[in-house]
Amino acid sequence: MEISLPKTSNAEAISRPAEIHTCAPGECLHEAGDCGLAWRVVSGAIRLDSIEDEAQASSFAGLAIPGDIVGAESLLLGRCTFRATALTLTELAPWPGEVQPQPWQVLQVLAQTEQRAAKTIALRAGQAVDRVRRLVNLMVQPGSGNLLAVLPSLRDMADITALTFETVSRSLSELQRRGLLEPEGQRRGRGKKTSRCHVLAR
Amino acid sequence: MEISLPKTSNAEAISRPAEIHTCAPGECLHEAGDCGLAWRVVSGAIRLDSIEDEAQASSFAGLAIPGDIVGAESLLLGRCTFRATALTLTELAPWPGEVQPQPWQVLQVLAQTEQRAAKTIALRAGQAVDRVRRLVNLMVQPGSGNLLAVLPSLRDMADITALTFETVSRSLSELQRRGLLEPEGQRRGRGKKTSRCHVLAR
DNA sequence: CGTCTGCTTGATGAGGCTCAAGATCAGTGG
DNA sequence: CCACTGATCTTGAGCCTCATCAAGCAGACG
Repeated sequence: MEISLPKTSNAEAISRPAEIHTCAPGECLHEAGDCGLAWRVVSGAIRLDSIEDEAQASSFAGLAIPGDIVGAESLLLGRCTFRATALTLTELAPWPGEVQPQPWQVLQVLAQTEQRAAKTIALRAGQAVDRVRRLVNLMVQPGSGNLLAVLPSLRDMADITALTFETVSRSLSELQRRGLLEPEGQRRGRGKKTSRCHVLAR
Repeated sequence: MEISLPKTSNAEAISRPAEIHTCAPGECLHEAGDCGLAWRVVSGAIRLDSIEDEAQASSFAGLAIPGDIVGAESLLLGRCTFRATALTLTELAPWPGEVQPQPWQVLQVLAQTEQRAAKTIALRAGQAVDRVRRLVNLMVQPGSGNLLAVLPSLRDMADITALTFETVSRSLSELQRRGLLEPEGQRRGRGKKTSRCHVLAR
């Protein structure tokens, strides 16, 4: 049971391009503890990390894809709980439009957040190939009729699925071998990279 | 950074014992799709499951421990998204006290939910013994000075940690062998069981 | 060009899954 | 009162998936 955002929200944000914030892959939207703002993911994907130890050790804490809200807790606490990093090229719109969100709006975000958390938890169970497949399906661009998925780096996918990046690489090759995935373009090279692929079967 | 609930909330609920609802281990608070209410966990623990397929296949979707809210989405959607089942003997108080929750209250629940989701996600990474140890630490009764933990059944712990119940059993034995855990009472027998153990070192 | 970063692939071993047998305890019915 | 059933937990043996270590490749950048 997916939560459908009111149809005005996306269109409204897109009609105010000046307020759209863009994050490149690997770019940090805000650190944990920052006095940040809340954003709605318009396109792309964001990973959240919690800083546990004093030794700056961080661990994957959550995923945000189009429609999700990032940093809503800063409206209450004044600071962000997690570090937010862009997994792919990501567009963000400020949230909420008004100064104070309405209760039903926050409830909606809460419902969506629980749904996303459930999916994220599910990404860490089962065989490696299945986990990667489910993650790739999550990364499919909404509205792309031909099911184009923009994939994060192997390390990010490994953190999300609780696998190693070698296993993720092998899983992607396996999916390709099975004819479920068709890569588009290259992924190698220096700097934070994302790759694209066509999902041939969900 | 833990979210501390306002100190009135717990005391308020406990001072209205007539409204406290109790769930035995294994008991279902509400099914997915039910027209349920929202509850705050006072003591014990709740597991959430999402029903994915039409074949009634369900998968672990989340955890709620004292202080967390279960079923808040029903205030918006009218029905519950997940099935909620008690892992141990659980006390629940209706939420919110008033008819309509205030925005800051929902934001607080949202922040707490994100925190819990991050912890739950972390329970599915790392070596088996560490996962089980972290789960046991989560199950420690708040306020119990001697760190008494009430553990769910092996199957529930296996679902939560994405291990098998055999591996969970072996991990608990290993923790006991290392002197980190001291069991209290028996766990075998018919029906839904919970066991108690003393956590000797966090 | 060298370096750096990220991706691919191989070899090897260990950790956890699977299957299996037995133990323990609570109900149930005779 | 006791055998039986049903449910959970424990432990063992063997195998398989995946982590680990390693080497090499491809592209970006100075």
